[in-house]
Amino acid sequence: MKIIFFGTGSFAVPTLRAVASEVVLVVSQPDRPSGRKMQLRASEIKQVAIELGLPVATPEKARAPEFVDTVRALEADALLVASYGQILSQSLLDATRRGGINLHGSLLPRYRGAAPIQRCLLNGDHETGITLMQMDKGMDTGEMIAVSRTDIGMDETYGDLQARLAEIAAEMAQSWMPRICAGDYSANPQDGALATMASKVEKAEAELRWESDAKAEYNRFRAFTPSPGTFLKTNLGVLKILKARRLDSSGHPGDLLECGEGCHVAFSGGSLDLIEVQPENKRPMSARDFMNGFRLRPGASLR
RNA sequence: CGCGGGGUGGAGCAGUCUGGUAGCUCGUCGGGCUCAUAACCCGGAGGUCAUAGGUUCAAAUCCUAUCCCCGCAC
Repeated sequence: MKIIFFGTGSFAVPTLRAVASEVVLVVSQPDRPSGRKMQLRASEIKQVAIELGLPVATPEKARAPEFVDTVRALEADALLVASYGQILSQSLLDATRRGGINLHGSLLPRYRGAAPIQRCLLNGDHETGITLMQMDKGMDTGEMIAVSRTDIGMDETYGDLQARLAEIAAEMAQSWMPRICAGDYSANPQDGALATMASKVEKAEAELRWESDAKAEYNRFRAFTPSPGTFLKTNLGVLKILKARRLDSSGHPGDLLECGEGCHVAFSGGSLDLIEVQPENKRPMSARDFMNGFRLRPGASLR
């Protein structure tokens, strides 16, 4: 079995580790400047590939003819793709015996696109899963080979859920890739009428709003934690919310209801108990430290 | 050289502009009150004010350099 692995984000890491012994080349996004000093940084997958001693390619455009030739020359059985970040051209998909196999973080045809896990949390879904599919030239429109479902916990965040789905994806890859490479599998077309799109996340969407319903804002918190990280605009500056839970008290939106272990603040319909926060320019801290430092007392308004 | 904030008892902060006895909210320890408590009252311990130089009678505070942490943007 010869697999060419395409991946970039942490979602793909467990899968890469699971099939590493069959991987002849790891393809990832080029190093990009990022972080405070805009220094070049290798993708998580590239780092893991190096750790595992696997050859790595980071083409600027994977669909470039020269790169397609490189792939074809490897005479691999299949491309295994997870969280790669580039559209693969039909010519690239055709460059291996079984084409491109994708692990997608949703129950297709729902949540096609870039951010399926965040979108389903944002919508307050109770179930999701991984779909193993045969790629075609569309955006997550290929025929489905296998689906693995899982319930979403009430308090599960994007970080939690993604880690769990990543493990499920790894198990699916491990059990299905031998069959796929051998041609021993079937695929069923998606029902396009049921398709929805999960567009990528904008930073602005991660802002929690006082005037909104606490339940919806809690879903927002779960969907964008830990990345890109939810925040609240307060009269003390921008406050990142690292850990929170939902409560049902009511009050004037923005008012501090209670100073317990958490910083219990009112939203429009309900309330949230902020447990761990990070004020602007500060390091992460417990709500208790936050309230001590800013001398906050019940009745104060953060708005 | 992308923009910016910060390093003060164990924690989070004030004090720095306008040099002159180390402050606040907590935690911790001891004692008290209470049927009881994360509540309340009293008392104590704990800080070379990031580091190194400089100015000054005197530096947390002013000047210079270095190290470390963080927010935004990407």
